[in-house]
Amino acid sequence: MEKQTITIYDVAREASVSMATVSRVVNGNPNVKPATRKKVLEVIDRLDYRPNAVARGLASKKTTTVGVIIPDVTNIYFSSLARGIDDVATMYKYNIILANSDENGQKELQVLNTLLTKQVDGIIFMGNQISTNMRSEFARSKTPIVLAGSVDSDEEIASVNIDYIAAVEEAVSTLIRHGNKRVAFVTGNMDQPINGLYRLNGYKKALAKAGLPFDEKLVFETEYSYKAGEAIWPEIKATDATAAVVGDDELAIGLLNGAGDDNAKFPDDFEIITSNDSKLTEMSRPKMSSITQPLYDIGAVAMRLLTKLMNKEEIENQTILLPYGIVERGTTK
Amino acid sequence: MEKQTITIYDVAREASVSMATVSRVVNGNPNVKPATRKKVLEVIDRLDYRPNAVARGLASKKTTTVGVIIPDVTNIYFSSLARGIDDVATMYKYNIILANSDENGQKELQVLNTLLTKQVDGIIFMGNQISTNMRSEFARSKTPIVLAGSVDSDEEIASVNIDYIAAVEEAVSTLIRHGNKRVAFVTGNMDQPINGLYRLNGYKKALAKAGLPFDEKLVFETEYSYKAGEAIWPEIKATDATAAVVGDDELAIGLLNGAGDDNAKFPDDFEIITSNDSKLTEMSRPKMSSITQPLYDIGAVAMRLLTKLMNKEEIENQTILLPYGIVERGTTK
DNA sequence: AAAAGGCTTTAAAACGCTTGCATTTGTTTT
DNA sequence: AAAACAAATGCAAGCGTTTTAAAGCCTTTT
Repeated sequence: MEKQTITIYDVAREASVSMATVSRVVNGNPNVKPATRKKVLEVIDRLDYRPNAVARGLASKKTTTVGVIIPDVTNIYFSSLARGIDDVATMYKYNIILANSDENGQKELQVLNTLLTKQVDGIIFMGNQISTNMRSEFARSKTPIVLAGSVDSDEEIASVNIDYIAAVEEAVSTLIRHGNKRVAFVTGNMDQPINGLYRLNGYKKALAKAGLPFDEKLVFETEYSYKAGEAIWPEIKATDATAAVVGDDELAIGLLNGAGDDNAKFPDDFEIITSNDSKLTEMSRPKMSSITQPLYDIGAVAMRLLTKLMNKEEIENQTILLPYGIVERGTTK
Repeated sequence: MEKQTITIYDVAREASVSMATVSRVVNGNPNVKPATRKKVLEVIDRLDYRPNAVARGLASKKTTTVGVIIPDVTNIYFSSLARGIDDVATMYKYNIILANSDENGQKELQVLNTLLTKQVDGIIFMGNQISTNMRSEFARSKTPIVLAGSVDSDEEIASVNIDYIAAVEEAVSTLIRHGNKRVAFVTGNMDQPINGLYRLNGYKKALAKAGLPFDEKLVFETEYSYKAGEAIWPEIKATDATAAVVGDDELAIGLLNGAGDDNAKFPDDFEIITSNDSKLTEMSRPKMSSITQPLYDIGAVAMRLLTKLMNKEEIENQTILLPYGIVERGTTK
């Protein structure tokens, strides 16, 4: 009643060749006479042999699996990236170990360690706060890492993003051009560089360019969730803001619906531009105007970059910015 | 410039004990004198030793990773399950290899094979069409498998779901009770047992119970997507249906918005009950009435069940049905 | 104080594969 | 036909752990 697994040794015996030869044909090594290859292949087929990837990993020191640290799969922004990652991973014969971190430094560290323990060949990290702990772990391990849709303000780590500063600046400028003098900026944790540094800078730049004053009171920091969006509407309403740029789509829909349920009319009473152009933006009524970004591609390109890193290829530029845009739909005039 | 990894052997040498002893302390084996344990632990800490999970896997024939086959992470229904899966996997010290299949039999088979090759300890499968190929692979491999939110009409494979028949029956009955004589049934691929068998049966049962005739024309088969929902509204409108039960939330929102954009008023002109109660249902306006099901828990319970299977524990009932309900929100009277 | 046991600890054999090097076989040259 | 060289194949040493059987080391017993 044992596992009774078929090993490379069995194949070798049945085909009367050495393990090395079997290994070669399995790995597509060209140094095998066609006839032998055929013979071996037949035995493999007959015995239904499946190479053991674990043993392979131990011998070759390559696991062909990469770790993916994601804040929450349930968030459409991240899952869109994840899809891109998985697709190109598959394309390059890698598998993905997916681990949710909730952007919790503790969990991130924990997860990173077990990933390293599992000898992943590379890591894709999503999450906008890179603690010094993480940073030093990254540095210590020789495992290649790339950030996807996540910013490293030091630009030490390879990453793929859009130009958040420019994108937000353009979004805010659009709103200002529409006649809004008071534009709210609502996003997540401002301790995260993507918010407190990049997006906020874009916001300020647009204001400055239009000669408008920066007002602390128009900056709203909350969490990326639908509920948070609904909850923050009253606060925004209490100001004289007539428009908002929002850092997350779920948050934006929450805000939109919160306002709508409060009888605000879009885009006449209020305008919104959200940030991620996930499929949610087309599901709301009115549909949401948004900064567009190629979510799937960000994941895909990140993974592609990682393959190069794992392959020790020379990289020209490891801080990649993909193109963004602005689509105006129902929440802007 | 080499990898310069620290192995169990280094630790053993430094602590002047054997590898076996180090292995024991690492694995929490109680047969180690406290003094030795302490000594070893100190060395481990000093050398910053990290056990190599691959070598461990080879020696122990356990990888502490499970494979998760998912149609598409980007679909909120499945990602909700995935989150539940990952959380309890983590709880039990397992990692997840996540692979998208697009419910494509070819890819599923392919993925299943690489998962098996990687020696996963178990598999969670999401997908509603279990081809005979898959079924035989499942049977052949000794690797435990459980279906999450996916039905096996033969009940051969362990699974966790809700009672789709009863749920749909209740949903349709609710609509009938509201005065609808003509209720449309719109869902995905009818070749999938969950649709063509379970849900359809529930639909028919409700009709029969109310003495209403079953009309082929009120059954709409399409795909699970927002676009498909928008696209199918005209067809539904062309019938005399005044309500619909929909098999997927994205599809339902598409339908809702398609109808809304066509000036249909909910719930007066038309009623909808959707099936998954994902967070999308609260994002639409009006909010969608829905069958409720504990998505996260389905994943969580499936993973828990899998741990038992992997642990060779005796299972009382391997076809688990979790409770469902009906919430009436804005799309029903 | 020798015999019995119970803990600890060690030695070494797996685990299933890759890979550098040696060897054999086959093909050209001369 | 021998010498050279190239192509195929085989050998065997790892890869870093776990694990079983055996050996040591202490206490207890008697």
